[in-house]
Amino acid sequence: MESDTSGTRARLLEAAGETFAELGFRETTVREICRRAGANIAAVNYHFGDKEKLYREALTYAARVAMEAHPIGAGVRPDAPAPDRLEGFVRNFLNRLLDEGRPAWHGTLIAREMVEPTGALDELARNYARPQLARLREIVAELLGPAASGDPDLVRQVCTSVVGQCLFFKTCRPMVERVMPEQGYGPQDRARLIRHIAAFSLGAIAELRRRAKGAGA
Amino acid sequence: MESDTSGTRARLLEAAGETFAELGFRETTVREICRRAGANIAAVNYHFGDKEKLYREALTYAARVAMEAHPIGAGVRPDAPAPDRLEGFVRNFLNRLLDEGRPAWHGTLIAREMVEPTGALDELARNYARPQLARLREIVAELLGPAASGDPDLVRQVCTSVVGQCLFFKTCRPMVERVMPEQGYGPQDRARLIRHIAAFSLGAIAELRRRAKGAGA
DNA sequence: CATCGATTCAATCATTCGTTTGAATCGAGG
DNA sequence: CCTCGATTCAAACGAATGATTGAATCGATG
Repeated sequence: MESDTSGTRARLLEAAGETFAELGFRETTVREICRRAGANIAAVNYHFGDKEKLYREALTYAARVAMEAHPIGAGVRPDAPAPDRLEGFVRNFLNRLLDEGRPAWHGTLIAREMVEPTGALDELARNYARPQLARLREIVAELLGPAASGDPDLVRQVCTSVVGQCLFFKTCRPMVERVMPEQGYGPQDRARLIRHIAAFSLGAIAELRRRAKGAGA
Repeated sequence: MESDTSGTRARLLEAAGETFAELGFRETTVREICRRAGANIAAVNYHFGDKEKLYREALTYAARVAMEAHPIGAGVRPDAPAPDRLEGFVRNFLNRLLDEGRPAWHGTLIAREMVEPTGALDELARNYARPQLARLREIVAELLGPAASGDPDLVRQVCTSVVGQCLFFKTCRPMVERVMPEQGYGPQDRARLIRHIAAFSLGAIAELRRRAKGAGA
């Protein structure tokens, strides 16, 4: 019963996520949300209490849907070689961020909250970012092998390099389109992007491993 | 005379940049800016016309100061080896973004505009991002050597990898602090970060070059 | 049909914000 | 001292917004 949506409530959640993603929290008005949802202005307060509670619900809903659409480890067997698991991670991560499927606004909403936290970020960190980082840490640690034990910070730094490459295309898309108009965002472009980020990162990791072995010997 | 500031005008520009960086455009009120500047509410309209014109001036001012504090190619001789020039690029780029010196808000303001463009982004792309990208492209092309000619998109993709690694720490700082509390933002942390990003990227490029040679032979 | 809780609706309130206005003040030049 | 343009100031305006209210409507139950 807790996820029971009265129809209006569900439409409000959809309209809210879409509008918040498009305009940001402050710029979005409850009137616009209700207009898109075909609901009365008072519906927000009746179903969610106030604008901020609606925003929080939309955000966690977005994170949940994105994770259900592209679960951690999806498309790769758990016992696959580490390089394949890394490419799988990049693929799922980018798909979660860039997907423009039915609820198209999930990635944007989450990216926006990361840059401009509103208090709902803590829950997002706990239930959304932390599990993904844990998965990536495990893959990177295996890839680095002995090099990982020599430098306790290395795994984390490599993780930031991988995640940073992915997030760039989401958070800086307006700038990318202006400065690199030749960079597309279609399906083939995304597939190419995934291959590049995986290859780039795997190459770097291989080199780090090589150097650590040379230095540690 | 064009940069003549009447005292009040200069204080408004500072206060505006600080407040816009802290709260974003919409959340920032003209009243708060004037309060911090010790100016009357009408001062914004008198000196800048309206709130948006003030924002645009603060943004371009921020970009100019950041570029003056850390010019392109600063700290590296023009004829230095390409790896040194890459590390110099990363250093200057990160310093521009993360500097918390006197006008502490420049990086934040620019990062915010990249994620959430307001119409002032076009000028920022032209006068701020484009020159930096041109510099990076040149360095990366030299590092890739023959591998660059085999794939016309490779230089751009590598550039996004380098820039993405840097920007991550700025745009996603709130999330980083929650999910990786062990990641610091002090001077030594930044120096370490610069070394890592440069080493990671140089390792990846070396590997890409190796593979291209193997495939192209 | 009558009842009652859940939901929807139009109308409005109180607040906040960007902007404007017209008078007051300042400061240099005659 | 007077003048005049530039600047500052207190006050207020009009528009937009989040929230609230109380009546109307709906839908299941007896």
